[in-house]
Amino acid sequence: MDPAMPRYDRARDAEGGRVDDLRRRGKYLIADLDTDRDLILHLGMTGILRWRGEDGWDGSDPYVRATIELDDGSMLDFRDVRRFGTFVVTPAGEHERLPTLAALGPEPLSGAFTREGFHRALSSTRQQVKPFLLSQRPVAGVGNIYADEALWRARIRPTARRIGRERSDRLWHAIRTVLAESIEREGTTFRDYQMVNGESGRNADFLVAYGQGGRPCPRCGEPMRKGVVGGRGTTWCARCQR
DNA sequence: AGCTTGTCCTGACTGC
DNA sequence: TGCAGTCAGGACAAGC
Repeated sequence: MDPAMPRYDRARDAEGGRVDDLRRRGKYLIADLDTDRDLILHLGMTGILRWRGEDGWDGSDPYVRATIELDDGSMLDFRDVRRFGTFVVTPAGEHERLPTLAALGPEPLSGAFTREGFHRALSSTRQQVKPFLLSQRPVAGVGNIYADEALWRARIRPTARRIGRERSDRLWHAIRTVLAESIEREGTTFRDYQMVNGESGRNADFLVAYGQGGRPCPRCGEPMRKGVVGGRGTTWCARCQR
């Protein structure tokens, strides 16, 4: 760790710890350390984990914020250009008490994400549907790209505040489809995202909403509209998303 | 209490 | 060509 980077200071508390178990919850990576601590990592927008393998990456890069040594002696670098990523270290087993993780919705591709529960969540707020999705409360892991894609697929306007059961079920299904397809294609590389081996995800070529402002809607031909919803760039079809 | 707006951060892009 | 200004957004803080 570079001590001159206060944003990542907490990672110091993980030094010397060995990873016993590693899992994912929403956009968070959670490692159980043998030093009776949990290490929670969020990649933020531009964060990636990059392995020093045989593909030319050697970790010499001004944006490497932390490095993890693996059992076989190889190195895993955390590269984060815009410093939106975060490290948090808690006592063992207490990561669930972090406010964000405690309020995190169910895993979208698990049985815990039900149509009923999702509809109940959507009915519990008068927020616009897109910012509500981005809050991670109704379901975990949906960011700006997949929110636009799922709302397009479900034919729901991002600014809608009241979602009936039929539309809620459509959105439930759209979220699962959009995420499953992107995972199948190993993620969306718009600019920064890379896998540990430096390769790009292949989902960007399949986006129909995010970043497609001005292009014809693949469903109805209307030019896709670009605007701001909840302070975030948003693209949708004003004709077939109601 | 619930919702909305502002902030962080830095490279890429736009326009003069 | 150079440079200022703007944009991108995940999560959280602050404000209404």
